[in-house]
Amino acid sequence: MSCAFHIEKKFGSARLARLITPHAEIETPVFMPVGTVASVKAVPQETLEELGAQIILGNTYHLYLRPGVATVRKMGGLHGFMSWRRAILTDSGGFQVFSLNELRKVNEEGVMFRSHLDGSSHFFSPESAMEAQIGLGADIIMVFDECTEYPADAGRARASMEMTARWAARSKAYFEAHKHEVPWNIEPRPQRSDLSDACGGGTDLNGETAGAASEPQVPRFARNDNFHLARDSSRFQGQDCTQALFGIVQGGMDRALRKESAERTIEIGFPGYAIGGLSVGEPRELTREIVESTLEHLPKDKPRYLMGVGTPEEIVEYANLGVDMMDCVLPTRAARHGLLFTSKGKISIKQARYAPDAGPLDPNCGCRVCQRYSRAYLRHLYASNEVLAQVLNTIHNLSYYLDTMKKVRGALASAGG
RNA sequence: GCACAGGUGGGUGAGUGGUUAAAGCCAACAGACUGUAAAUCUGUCCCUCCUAGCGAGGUACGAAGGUUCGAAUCCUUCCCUGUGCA
Repeated sequence: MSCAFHIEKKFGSARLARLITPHAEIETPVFMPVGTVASVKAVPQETLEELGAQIILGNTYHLYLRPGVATVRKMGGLHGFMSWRRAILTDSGGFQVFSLNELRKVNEEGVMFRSHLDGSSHFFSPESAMEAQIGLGADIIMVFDECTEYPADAGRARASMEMTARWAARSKAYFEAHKHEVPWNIEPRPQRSDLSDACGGGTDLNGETAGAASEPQVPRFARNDNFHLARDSSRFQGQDCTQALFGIVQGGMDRALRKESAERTIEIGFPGYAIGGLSVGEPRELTREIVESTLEHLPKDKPRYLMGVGTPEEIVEYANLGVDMMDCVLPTRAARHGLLFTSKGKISIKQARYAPDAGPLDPNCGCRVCQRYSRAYLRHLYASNEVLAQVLNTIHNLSYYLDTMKKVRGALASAGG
Protein backbone atom coordinates (compact mmCIF):
# COMPACT_ATOMS: atom_id res chain seq x y z
CA MET A 1 0.00 0.00 0.00
CA SER A 2 1.51 3.26 -1.10
CA CYS A 3 -1.20 5.39 0.34
CA ALA A 4 -4.71 4.96 1.57
CA PHE A 5 -7.71 7.14 0.98
CA HIS A 6 -10.67 6.91 3.29
CA ILE A 7 -13.71 8.92 2.40
CA GLU A 8 -15.48 9.85 5.58
CA LYS A 9 -18.32 11.81 4.17
CA LYS A 10 -19.77 12.96 0.91
CA PHE A 11 -21.91 16.01 0.38
CA GLY A 12 -23.00 16.66 -3.15
CA SER A 13 -19.90 16.16 -5.23
CA ALA A 14 -17.59 17.14 -2.40
CA ARG A 15 -15.83 14.65 -0.19
CA LEU A 16 -14.32 14.81 3.27
CA ALA A 17 -11.58 12.24 3.52
CA ARG A 18 -8.29 11.15 5.03
CA LEU A 19 -5.31 10.53 2.83
CA ILE A 20 -2.75 8.38 4.56
CA THR A 21 0.82 8.77 3.38
CA PRO A 22 4.07 7.45 4.83
CA HIS A 23 4.76 10.64 6.76
CA ALA A 24 1.36 11.94 7.65
CA GLU A 25 -2.36 11.56 7.51
CA ILE A 26 -3.90 14.36 5.54
CA GLU A 27 -7.39 15.66 5.93
CA THR A 28 -8.88 16.52 2.59
CA PRO A 29 -9.89 18.65 0.80
CA VAL A 30 -6.44 20.08 1.29
CA PHE A 31 -4.51 23.05 0.01
CA MET A 32 -0.80 22.38 -0.46
CA PRO A 33 1.63 25.29 -0.25
CA VAL A 34 4.29 25.23 -2.92
CA GLY A 35 7.89 24.97 -1.86
CA THR A 36 9.61 24.50 -5.18
CA VAL A 37 13.22 24.41 -4.00
CA ALA A 38 12.51 22.76 -0.66
CA SER A 39 11.39 26.09 0.71
CA VAL A 40 7.98 27.64 0.91
CA LYS A 41 9.41 31.02 0.12
CA ALA A 42 9.76 33.32 3.13
CA VAL A 43 8.19 30.90 5.61
CA PRO A 44 10.14 28.62 7.95
CA GLN A 45 8.96 25.09 8.46
CA GLU A 46 7.92 25.62 12.08
CA THR A 47 5.62 28.40 10.93
CA LEU A 48 4.11 26.19 8.26
CA GLU A 49 3.37 23.67 10.99
CA GLU A 50 1.79 26.36 13.10
CA LEU A 51 -0.33 27.43 10.15
CA GLY A 52 -1.60 23.90 9.77
CA ALA A 53 0.06 23.00 6.49
CA GLN A 54 -0.40 19.25 6.15
CA ILE A 55 1.54 18.69 2.98
CA ILE A 56 3.80 20.84 0.86
CA LEU A 57 5.18 20.60 -2.64
CA GLY A 58 8.69 20.35 -3.91
CA ASN A 59 9.85 20.40 -7.50
CA THR A 60 11.95 17.66 -9.00
CA TYR A 61 13.49 19.73 -11.76
CA HIS A 62 14.63 22.50 -9.46
CA LEU A 63 15.93 20.20 -6.75
CA TYR A 64 17.67 18.02 -9.30
CA LEU A 65 19.57 21.07 -10.53
CA ARG A 66 20.30 22.28 -7.04
CA PRO A 67 21.32 20.85 -4.62
CA GLY A 68 21.08 17.62 -6.60
CA VAL A 69 19.20 14.44 -5.83
CA ALA A 70 22.20 12.62 -4.36
CA THR A 71 22.70 15.32 -1.77
CA VAL A 72 19.07 15.23 -0.74
CA ARG A 73 19.05 11.47 -0.62
CA LYS A 74 22.03 11.42 1.70
CA MET A 75 20.18 13.69 4.06
CA GLY A 76 17.37 11.20 4.35
CA GLY A 77 15.38 12.57 1.44
CA LEU A 78 13.54 15.85 1.34
CA HIS A 79 12.05 15.27 4.77
CA GLY A 80 15.44 15.01 6.37
CA PHE A 81 17.01 17.65 4.19
CA MET A 82 14.50 20.37 4.91
CA SER A 83 13.46 19.08 8.31
CA TRP A 84 9.82 18.67 7.43
CA ARG A 85 8.12 15.75 9.03
CA ARG A 86 4.71 16.03 7.52
CA ALA A 87 3.85 14.99 4.00
CA ILE A 88 5.56 16.14 0.82
CA LEU A 89 4.51 15.87 -2.80
CA THR A 90 7.00 16.41 -5.59
CA ASP A 91 6.02 17.53 -9.02
CA SER A 92 7.84 15.64 -11.70
CA GLY A 93 9.12 18.54 -13.74
CA GLY A 94 6.27 18.21 -16.18
CA PHE A 95 5.23 21.77 -15.51
CA GLN A 96 8.71 22.95 -16.46
CA VAL A 97 8.16 21.34 -19.84
CA PHE A 98 5.53 24.04 -20.17
CA SER A 99 7.00 26.99 -18.30
CA LEU A 100 10.58 26.70 -19.52
CA ASN A 101 9.51 26.50 -23.12
CA GLU A 102 12.39 28.71 -24.21
CA LEU A 103 14.92 26.43 -22.61
CA ARG A 104 13.75 22.98 -23.59
CA LYS A 105 13.24 20.59 -26.43
CA VAL A 106 10.69 17.79 -26.23
CA ASN A 107 10.72 14.49 -28.04
CA GLU A 108 9.23 11.06 -27.46
CA GLU A 109 12.11 9.96 -25.28
CA GLY A 110 11.89 12.93 -22.96
CA VAL A 111 12.87 16.56 -22.58
CA MET A 112 16.19 18.29 -23.00
CA PHE A 113 16.39 21.22 -20.63
CA ARG A 114 18.91 23.99 -20.58
CA SER A 115 19.41 24.87 -16.96
CA HIS A 116 18.14 28.32 -16.09
CA LEU A 117 20.93 28.46 -13.52
CA ASP A 118 24.01 27.92 -15.64
CA GLY A 119 22.83 27.00 -19.13
CA SER A 120 23.99 23.40 -18.87
CA SER A 121 21.96 20.73 -20.64
CA HIS A 122 19.97 18.08 -18.81
CA PHE A 123 17.76 15.33 -20.05
CA PHE A 124 14.59 14.34 -18.27
CA SER A 125 12.69 11.22 -19.21
CA PRO A 126 9.85 9.49 -17.42
CA GLU A 127 12.43 7.10 -16.04
CA SER A 128 14.91 9.70 -14.88
CA ALA A 129 12.13 11.83 -13.40
CA MET A 130 11.00 8.80 -11.39
CA GLU A 131 14.52 8.02 -10.32
CA ALA A 132 14.94 11.58 -9.12
CA GLN A 133 11.63 11.61 -7.29
CA ILE A 134 12.35 8.32 -5.60
CA GLY A 135 15.65 9.77 -4.48
CA LEU A 136 13.96 12.89 -3.14
CA GLY A 137 11.63 10.62 -1.23
CA ALA A 138 8.40 12.59 -1.15
CA ASP A 139 5.26 10.83 0.02
CA ILE A 140 3.47 11.45 -3.22
CA ILE A 141 5.22 11.75 -6.54
CA MET A 142 3.89 12.56 -9.99
CA VAL A 143 4.27 10.91 -13.36
CA PHE A 144 6.38 12.83 -15.84
CA ASP A 145 3.88 14.55 -18.10
CA GLU A 146 3.77 17.25 -20.68
CA CYS A 147 1.74 20.20 -19.47
CA THR A 148 0.04 21.19 -22.70
CA GLU A 149 0.21 24.87 -23.51
CA TYR A 150 -2.80 27.09 -24.15
CA PRO A 151 -4.02 27.58 -26.71
CA ALA A 152 -3.30 24.27 -28.42
CA ASP A 153 -5.07 23.13 -31.55
CA ALA A 154 -6.85 19.80 -31.66
CA GLY A 155 -3.97 17.90 -33.20
CA ARG A 156 -1.44 19.32 -30.82
CA ALA A 157 -3.62 18.67 -27.76
CA ARG A 158 -4.17 15.08 -28.82
CA ALA A 159 -0.53 14.39 -29.57
CA SER A 160 0.49 15.93 -26.28
CA MET A 161 -2.10 13.96 -24.35
CA GLU A 162 -1.04 10.73 -26.01
CA MET A 163 2.58 11.31 -25.21
CA THR A 164 1.66 12.01 -21.60
CA ALA A 165 -0.19 8.71 -21.59
CA ARG A 166 2.85 6.83 -22.90
CA TRP A 167 5.06 8.64 -20.45
CA ALA A 168 2.67 7.70 -17.64
CA ALA A 169 3.05 4.02 -18.47
CA ARG A 170 6.82 4.38 -18.56
CA SER A 171 6.76 6.30 -15.30
CA LYS A 172 4.79 3.61 -13.61
CA ALA A 173 6.94 0.80 -14.97
CA TYR A 174 10.11 2.44 -13.70
CA PHE A 175 8.50 3.29 -10.40
CA GLU A 176 7.27 -0.23 -9.78
CA ALA A 177 10.73 -1.60 -10.45
CA HIS A 178 12.49 0.88 -8.16
CA LYS A 179 9.98 2.05 -5.58
CA HIS A 180 11.79 0.42 -2.71
CA GLU A 181 14.82 2.60 -3.30
CA VAL A 182 13.43 5.52 -1.36
CA PRO A 183 15.84 7.09 1.12
CA TRP A 184 13.82 5.74 4.02
CA ASN A 185 14.36 2.17 2.88
CA ILE A 186 17.80 1.92 1.43
CA GLU A 187 19.54 3.82 4.17
CA PRO A 188 17.92 2.38 7.28
CA ARG A 189 18.57 4.01 10.59
CA PRO A 190 19.78 1.82 13.44
CA GLN A 191 16.93 -0.26 14.77
CA ARG A 192 15.00 1.34 17.55
CA SER A 193 13.32 -0.78 20.15
CA ASP A 194 10.57 1.74 20.74
CA LEU A 195 9.70 2.32 17.11
CA SER A 196 7.93 -0.31 15.17
CA ASP A 197 9.37 0.66 11.87
CA ALA A 198 7.46 -0.58 8.90
CA CYS A 199 9.37 1.69 6.56
CA GLY A 200 12.87 1.10 7.77
CA GLY A 201 13.70 4.33 9.48
CA GLY A 202 14.68 7.60 7.95
CA THR A 203 12.68 10.22 9.67
CA ASP A 204 12.52 9.84 13.38
CA LEU A 205 9.70 11.52 15.14
CA ASN A 206 10.77 10.80 18.67
CA GLY A 207 14.17 12.26 18.15
CA GLU A 208 16.04 10.61 21.00
CA THR A 209 19.77 10.22 20.77
CA ALA A 210 20.04 6.73 19.35
CA GLY A 211 21.64 6.72 15.96
CA ALA A 212 22.67 10.31 16.10
CA ALA A 213 26.34 9.49 16.22
CA SER A 214 26.28 7.20 13.24
CA GLU A 215 24.17 9.50 11.08
CA PRO A 216 24.73 13.00 12.31
CA GLN A 217 23.75 14.51 8.99
CA VAL A 218 20.12 13.51 9.36
CA PRO A 219 18.38 16.13 11.45
CA ARG A 220 16.35 15.10 14.40
CA PHE A 221 12.86 16.42 14.60
CA ALA A 222 11.08 18.20 17.35
CA ARG A 223 9.01 16.01 19.58
CA ASN A 224 5.84 17.90 20.22
CA ASP A 225 4.17 17.48 16.91
CA ASN A 226 0.57 16.48 16.80
CA PHE A 227 1.04 14.83 13.45
CA HIS A 228 2.28 11.30 13.47
CA LEU A 229 3.88 9.07 10.94
CA ALA A 230 1.16 7.28 9.16
CA ARG A 231 3.49 4.39 8.64
CA ASP A 232 3.44 3.92 12.38
CA SER A 233 -0.31 3.81 12.52
CA SER A 234 -2.17 0.58 12.62
CA ARG A 235 -3.42 1.10 9.11
CA PHE A 236 0.08 0.87 7.74
CA GLN A 237 1.51 -1.77 10.03
CA GLY A 238 3.15 -4.60 8.22
CA GLN A 239 2.28 -3.26 4.84
CA ASP A 240 4.35 -2.13 1.95
CA CYS A 241 5.10 1.47 2.74
CA THR A 242 6.30 3.27 -0.33
CA GLN A 243 5.68 6.49 -2.15
CA ALA A 244 2.42 6.92 -4.00
CA LEU A 245 2.74 7.66 -7.71
CA PHE A 246 -0.14 9.72 -9.09
CA GLY A 247 -1.19 9.84 -12.73
CA ILE A 248 -1.95 13.08 -14.54
CA VAL A 249 -4.79 13.75 -16.95
CA GLN A 250 -4.07 16.11 -19.83
CA GLY A 251 -6.04 16.81 -22.99
CA GLY A 252 -6.05 20.56 -23.32
CA MET A 253 -9.45 22.22 -23.28
CA ASP A 254 -11.23 19.43 -25.09
CA ARG A 255 -13.72 17.42 -23.04
CA ALA A 256 -13.47 14.34 -25.18
CA LEU A 257 -9.69 14.35 -25.03
CA ARG A 258 -9.86 14.81 -21.28
CA LYS A 259 -12.18 11.83 -21.02
CA GLU A 260 -9.88 9.72 -23.12
CA SER A 261 -6.86 10.85 -21.12
CA ALA A 262 -8.62 9.97 -17.90
CA GLU A 263 -9.57 6.53 -19.17
CA ARG A 264 -6.09 5.76 -20.42
CA THR A 265 -4.50 6.95 -17.20
CA ILE A 266 -6.92 4.92 -15.10
CA GLU A 267 -6.17 1.91 -17.22
CA ILE A 268 -2.52 2.16 -16.29
CA GLY A 269 -3.66 2.36 -12.69
CA PHE A 270 -2.60 4.79 -9.99
CA PRO A 271 -3.50 5.35 -6.33
CA GLY A 272 -4.46 8.93 -7.16
CA TYR A 273 -5.19 11.09 -10.19
CA ALA A 274 -4.31 14.64 -11.00
CA ILE A 275 -5.86 17.04 -13.45
CA GLY A 276 -3.02 18.89 -15.11
CA GLY A 277 -2.74 21.38 -17.91
CA LEU A 278 -5.13 23.92 -16.43
CA SER A 279 -4.49 27.46 -15.26
CA VAL A 280 -2.18 27.90 -18.18
CA GLY A 281 -3.80 31.05 -19.47
CA GLU A 282 -7.29 29.92 -20.35
CA PRO A 283 -10.40 31.80 -19.18
CA ARG A 284 -11.43 30.83 -15.66
CA GLU A 285 -14.83 29.70 -16.75
CA LEU A 286 -13.22 27.24 -19.12
CA THR A 287 -11.01 25.95 -16.32
CA ARG A 288 -14.04 25.20 -14.24
CA GLU A 289 -15.81 23.55 -17.13
CA ILE A 290 -12.89 21.23 -17.85
CA VAL A 291 -12.42 20.42 -14.18
CA GLU A 292 -16.05 19.54 -13.79
CA SER A 293 -16.19 17.36 -16.85
CA THR A 294 -12.88 15.64 -16.12
CA LEU A 295 -13.88 14.82 -12.56
CA GLU A 296 -16.77 12.77 -13.91
CA HIS A 297 -14.30 10.34 -15.40
CA LEU A 298 -12.08 9.90 -12.38
CA PRO A 299 -12.58 7.12 -9.82
CA LYS A 300 -14.73 8.18 -6.92
CA ASP A 301 -12.68 6.27 -4.38
CA LYS A 302 -9.29 7.74 -5.20
CA PRO A 303 -7.82 11.12 -4.37
CA ARG A 304 -8.15 13.74 -7.09
CA TYR A 305 -5.59 16.44 -7.33
CA LEU A 306 -6.19 19.59 -9.34
CA MET A 307 -2.78 20.99 -10.15
CA GLY A 308 -1.97 24.66 -9.97
CA VAL A 309 -5.13 26.36 -8.74
CA GLY A 310 -6.35 28.85 -7.69
CA THR A 311 -7.79 31.91 -6.01
CA PRO A 312 -9.44 31.49 -2.60
CA GLU A 313 -12.85 31.48 -4.25
CA GLU A 314 -11.73 28.96 -6.81
CA ILE A 315 -10.29 26.45 -4.36
CA VAL A 316 -13.57 26.43 -2.48
CA GLU A 317 -15.44 25.95 -5.69
CA TYR A 318 -13.23 23.09 -6.82
CA ALA A 319 -13.43 21.39 -3.44
CA ASN A 320 -17.16 21.50 -3.78
CA LEU A 321 -16.89 19.95 -7.20
CA GLY A 322 -15.06 17.00 -5.68
CA VAL A 323 -11.39 17.93 -5.88
CA ASP A 324 -9.43 16.63 -2.89
CA MET A 325 -6.04 18.27 -3.32
CA MET A 326 -4.88 21.56 -4.77
CA ASP A 327 -1.69 23.52 -4.90
CA CYS A 328 -0.92 26.98 -6.14
CA VAL A 329 1.90 29.49 -6.02
CA LEU A 330 -0.59 32.32 -5.98
CA PRO A 331 -0.76 32.89 -2.21
CA THR A 332 3.01 32.88 -1.79
CA ARG A 333 3.91 34.76 -4.93
CA ALA A 334 1.15 37.33 -4.60
CA ALA A 335 2.22 37.93 -1.01
CA ARG A 336 5.74 38.72 -2.11
CA HIS A 337 4.23 41.14 -4.62
CA GLY A 338 2.09 42.88 -2.05
CA LEU A 339 -1.24 41.29 -2.94
CA LEU A 340 -3.04 39.96 0.09
CA PHE A 341 -6.19 37.88 0.26
CA THR A 342 -8.73 38.75 2.89
CA SER A 343 -12.27 37.91 3.82
CA LYS A 344 -13.26 41.18 2.19
CA GLY A 345 -11.40 40.66 -1.03
CA LYS A 346 -7.95 41.41 -2.32
CA ILE A 347 -5.80 44.12 -0.86
CA SER A 348 -2.77 45.63 -2.55
CA ILE A 349 -0.88 46.60 0.55
CA LYS A 350 1.41 48.92 -1.36
CA GLN A 351 -1.35 51.42 -1.98
CA ALA A 352 -1.01 54.80 -0.29
CA ARG A 353 -4.42 54.53 1.26
CA TYR A 354 -3.08 52.00 3.74
CA ALA A 355 -0.21 54.18 4.91
CA PRO A 356 -2.23 55.67 7.77
CA ASP A 357 -4.43 52.60 8.32
CA ALA A 358 -4.04 51.39 11.89
CA GLY A 359 -6.43 48.50 11.47
CA PRO A 360 -5.55 44.85 10.95
CA LEU A 361 -5.12 43.50 7.47
CA ASP A 362 -8.21 41.34 7.83
CA PRO A 363 -10.33 41.87 10.92
CA ASN A 364 -11.83 38.43 10.43
CA CYS A 365 -8.50 36.63 10.27
CA GLY A 366 -6.97 34.97 13.27
CA CYS A 367 -3.45 34.66 11.93
CA ARG A 368 -0.47 36.03 13.82
CA VAL A 369 -0.01 38.81 11.33
CA CYS A 370 -3.57 40.07 11.58
CA GLN A 371 -3.51 39.71 15.34
CA ARG A 372 -0.44 41.82 15.76
CA TYR A 373 0.36 44.19 12.92
CA SER A 374 -1.42 47.10 11.29
CA ARG A 375 -1.97 47.71 7.62
CA ALA A 376 0.12 50.84 8.02
CA TYR A 377 3.04 48.77 9.24
CA LEU A 378 2.68 46.15 6.55
CA ARG A 379 2.49 48.90 3.97
CA HIS A 380 5.60 50.49 5.38
CA LEU A 381 7.50 47.21 5.34
CA TYR A 382 6.56 46.62 1.75
CA ALA A 383 7.42 50.14 0.67
CA SER A 384 10.73 49.88 2.46
CA ASN A 385 11.54 46.66 0.71
CA GLU A 386 11.98 44.89 4.00
CA VAL A 387 12.32 41.12 3.95
CA LEU A 388 9.88 41.02 6.82
CA ALA A 389 7.19 42.25 4.43
CA GLN A 390 7.54 39.05 2.45
CA VAL A 391 7.53 36.92 5.55
CA LEU A 392 4.45 38.49 7.10
CA ASN A 393 2.56 38.79 3.83
CA THR A 394 3.21 35.17 2.97
CA ILE A 395 2.25 33.96 6.41
CA HIS A 396 -1.03 35.78 6.13
CA ASN A 397 -1.86 34.58 2.64
CA LEU A 398 -1.03 30.99 3.45
CA SER A 399 -2.99 31.24 6.64
CA TYR A 400 -5.91 32.57 4.67
CA TYR A 401 -5.74 29.73 2.16
CA LEU A 402 -5.26 27.02 4.75
CA ASP A 403 -8.07 28.40 6.88
CA THR A 404 -10.29 28.62 3.84
CA MET A 405 -9.79 24.90 3.25
CA LYS A 406 -10.24 24.15 6.91
CA LYS A 407 -13.59 25.89 6.78
CA VAL A 408 -14.53 23.84 3.76
CA ARG A 409 -13.73 20.69 5.71
CA GLY A 410 -15.65 21.99 8.69
CA ALA A 411 -18.64 22.76 6.55
CA LEU A 412 -18.50 19.30 5.01
CA ALA A 413 -18.24 17.69 8.42
CA SER A 414 -21.35 19.42 9.66
CA ALA A 415 -23.26 19.38 6.39
CA GLY A 416 -26.53 17.59 6.23
CA GLY A 417 -26.68 17.23 10.03
C1' G B 1 36.99 90.05 -2.26
C1' C B 2 39.89 86.68 -5.61
C1' A B 3 40.48 81.68 -8.04
C1' C B 4 38.56 77.25 -9.56
C1' A B 5 34.18 73.77 -9.97
C1' G B 6 29.08 73.71 -10.44
C1' G B 7 23.56 75.01 -10.94
C1' U B 8 18.93 69.86 -15.64
C1' G B 9 11.98 67.57 -14.42
C1' G B 10 10.08 64.73 -6.81
C1' G B 11 15.56 62.83 -5.97
C1' U B 12 20.01 61.40 -8.37
C1' G B 13 22.17 62.01 -12.99
C1' A B 14 23.11 61.73 -18.67
C1' G B 15 22.99 65.14 -22.46
C1' U B 16 27.73 70.32 -24.27
C1' G B 17 24.05 73.74 -31.16
C1' G B 18 19.17 70.05 -34.57
C1' U B 19 13.75 63.33 -34.12
C1' U B 20 15.17 66.60 -26.47
C1' A B 21 9.25 67.17 -23.00
C1' A B 22 14.90 65.99 -22.21
C1' A B 23 18.39 58.86 -21.32
C1' G B 24 19.22 55.65 -17.12
C1' C B 25 18.45 54.75 -12.07
C1' C B 26 15.57 55.82 -7.59
C1' A B 27 11.08 57.47 -5.43
C1' A B 28 5.76 57.90 -6.25
C1' C B 29 1.17 55.90 -8.37
C1' A B 30 -1.76 52.02 -10.81
C1' G B 31 -2.25 47.05 -12.73
C1' A B 32 -0.84 41.87 -13.40
C1' C B 33 0.46 37.37 -10.94
C1' U B 34 -2.99 30.38 -10.54
C1' G B 35 1.63 22.05 -10.71
C1' U B 36 7.43 29.26 -9.13
C1' A B 37 13.63 31.07 -14.26
C1' A B 38 8.96 35.70 -10.33
C1' A B 39 11.47 40.14 -3.34
C1' U B 40 9.04 39.75 -10.48
C1' C B 41 6.71 41.97 -14.69
C1' U B 42 3.58 46.06 -17.19
C1' G B 43 2.01 50.85 -17.40
C1' U B 44 1.84 56.12 -15.67
C1' C B 45 4.89 59.74 -13.87
C1' C B 46 5.30 69.11 -16.38
C1' C B 47 0.27 71.43 -17.56
C1' U B 48 -4.20 71.92 -20.68
C1' C B 49 -7.44 70.18 -24.59
C1' C B 50 -9.67 66.64 -27.77
C1' U B 51 -11.73 62.98 -32.60
C1' A B 52 -7.39 59.88 -27.08
C1' G B 53 -3.18 59.64 -31.32
C1' C B 54 4.26 57.44 -31.82
C1' G B 55 -2.64 63.89 -31.50
C1' A B 56 -2.81 69.55 -30.71
C1' G B 57 -1.22 73.54 -27.86
C1' G B 58 1.50 75.66 -23.67
C1' U B 59 5.47 75.86 -20.24
C1' A B 60 10.55 73.87 -18.95
C1' C B 61 17.26 72.64 -18.06
C1' G B 62 19.27 79.09 -11.75
C1' A B 63 17.53 84.44 -13.83
C1' A B 64 17.53 88.08 -17.62
C1' G B 65 19.27 89.35 -22.23
C1' G B 66 21.97 88.03 -26.81
C1' U B 67 24.08 85.00 -31.17
C1' U B 68 21.65 81.43 -34.59
C1' C B 69 17.02 78.98 -39.33
C1' G B 70 17.39 76.34 -34.57
C1' A B 71 19.98 76.85 -27.65
C1' A B 72 19.71 72.73 -21.75
C1' U B 73 24.00 73.07 -24.93
C1' C B 74 27.61 79.21 -27.52
C1' C B 75 28.17 84.64 -25.54
C1' U B 76 27.12 88.68 -21.70
C1' U B 77 25.49 90.23 -16.99
C1' C B 78 23.31 88.91 -12.50
C1' C B 79 21.87 85.29 -8.56
C1' C B 80 23.01 80.90 -5.88
C1' U B 81 26.07 76.45 -4.15
C1' G B 82 30.79 73.92 -3.07
C1' U B 83 36.11 74.02 -2.47
C1' G B 84 40.66 76.75 -1.96
C1' C B 85 43.16 81.47 -0.98
C1' A B 86 42.90 86.13 1.39
